[in-house]
Amino acid sequence: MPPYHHGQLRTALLEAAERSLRENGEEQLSLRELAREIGVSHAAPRRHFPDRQSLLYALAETGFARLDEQLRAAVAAAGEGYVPQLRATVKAYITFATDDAALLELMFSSKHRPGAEQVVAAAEPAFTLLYGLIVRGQAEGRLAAGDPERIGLVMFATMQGIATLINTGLARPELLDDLVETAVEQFVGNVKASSVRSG
Amino acid sequence: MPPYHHGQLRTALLEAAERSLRENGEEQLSLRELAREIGVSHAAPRRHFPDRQSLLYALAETGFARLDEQLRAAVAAAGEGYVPQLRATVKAYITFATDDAALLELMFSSKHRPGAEQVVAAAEPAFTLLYGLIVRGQAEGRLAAGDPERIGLVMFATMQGIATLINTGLARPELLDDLVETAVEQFVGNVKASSVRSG
DNA sequence: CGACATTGTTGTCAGCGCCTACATTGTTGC
DNA sequence: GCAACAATGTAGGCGCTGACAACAATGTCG
Repeated sequence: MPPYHHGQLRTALLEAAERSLRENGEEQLSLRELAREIGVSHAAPRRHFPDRQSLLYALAETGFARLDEQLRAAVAAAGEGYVPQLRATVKAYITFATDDAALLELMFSSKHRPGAEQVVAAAEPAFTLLYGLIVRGQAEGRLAAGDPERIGLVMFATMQGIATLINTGLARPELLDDLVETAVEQFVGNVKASSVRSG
Repeated sequence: MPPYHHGQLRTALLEAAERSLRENGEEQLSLRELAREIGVSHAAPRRHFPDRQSLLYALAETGFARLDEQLRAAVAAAGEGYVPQLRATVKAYITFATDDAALLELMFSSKHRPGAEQVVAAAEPAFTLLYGLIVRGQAEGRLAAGDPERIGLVMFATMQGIATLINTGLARPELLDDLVETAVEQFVGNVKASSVRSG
């Protein structure tokens, strides 16, 4: 007979929720269903997440943290050169976005809801990383000059869009590397062609 | 006293649904709520849409038709030159995507579900238009050479991503023109700079 | 005009999120 | 060591939803 108190219910809920999100998407995620899987009563989750949305917020936060980790790991593994780092970052982002499509969607839809300051804060490290990459690229003459926000947004949009295309089946997953390469060439293609591929 | 038969219930449902989608998003759209607004019983919609999903499919279909219309109108209004037409298309796509964000999301999420052949078919004209624009751009030397599918996907991804950024609040709507211009320059920036802006 | 398909209505079901009341367990101050 | 209290679980219920079945009104056509 299981003990009255689960003890790790919050963690168990987050894990089950992340799996459910990956397998069935946000719409299908049900607090009562999670409770059944874990073996607690239907109202138990309420002690840890006052409503469904707050569980989703928590998922979004941990999602941003993991995204940041994976981006930094990719940069670290790519060596010193700018273009390899850029390529690795783009690929890591899109890989995250396609492996955890529903989570990423949730991360962004959560981020701009009123009262989601925690989520916004959790998103910052990853954004800071990307922003830094733009600024450095411009400083080194690899990227087009101009407002880093504007350049960065378009780069970011391209990454996000490629992920969306793969997720919606418009692009086959095997195309990932090709699309990343095309995108990177587009980013660095505006500056003089010499040495673009060397760095 | 209203007549027993509404007479235009299907149309009325689609209109109310599109408005509800725009105002409150897909999640909030309720068949019973639509029925109440229109003034029929809660089960009446079932005669026209056997379940909720089939209504969403119908919305997605008309959405693709309207997207195609608006893209063609934009191209027609842009004159003969390639770059102006490209710019107009990109802007028209993003404008549609931001004016009807929830609808666009629905259009794409519907498109890749099993059994959505009607939606896929409805999407074709708009995609054909975009594809033709790529091929023509390459033929005229305005765009980078290479597999049109690959080039087109990245372009399309960029558009889609910009729309997502604006919709999620990551980019302010006032930036639209700037972002479109940055994106277009990125597309045509890979070929020799001469005459890029003249077309 | 009568058979039949179409398009409505009413009633019911299970599942959901959210809420309240209550039970059990862990913790802390006397 | 135990009483008070906070934390965390259970049980039950509310109103909402989508889906379904049985029935009623209406339009259509032989």
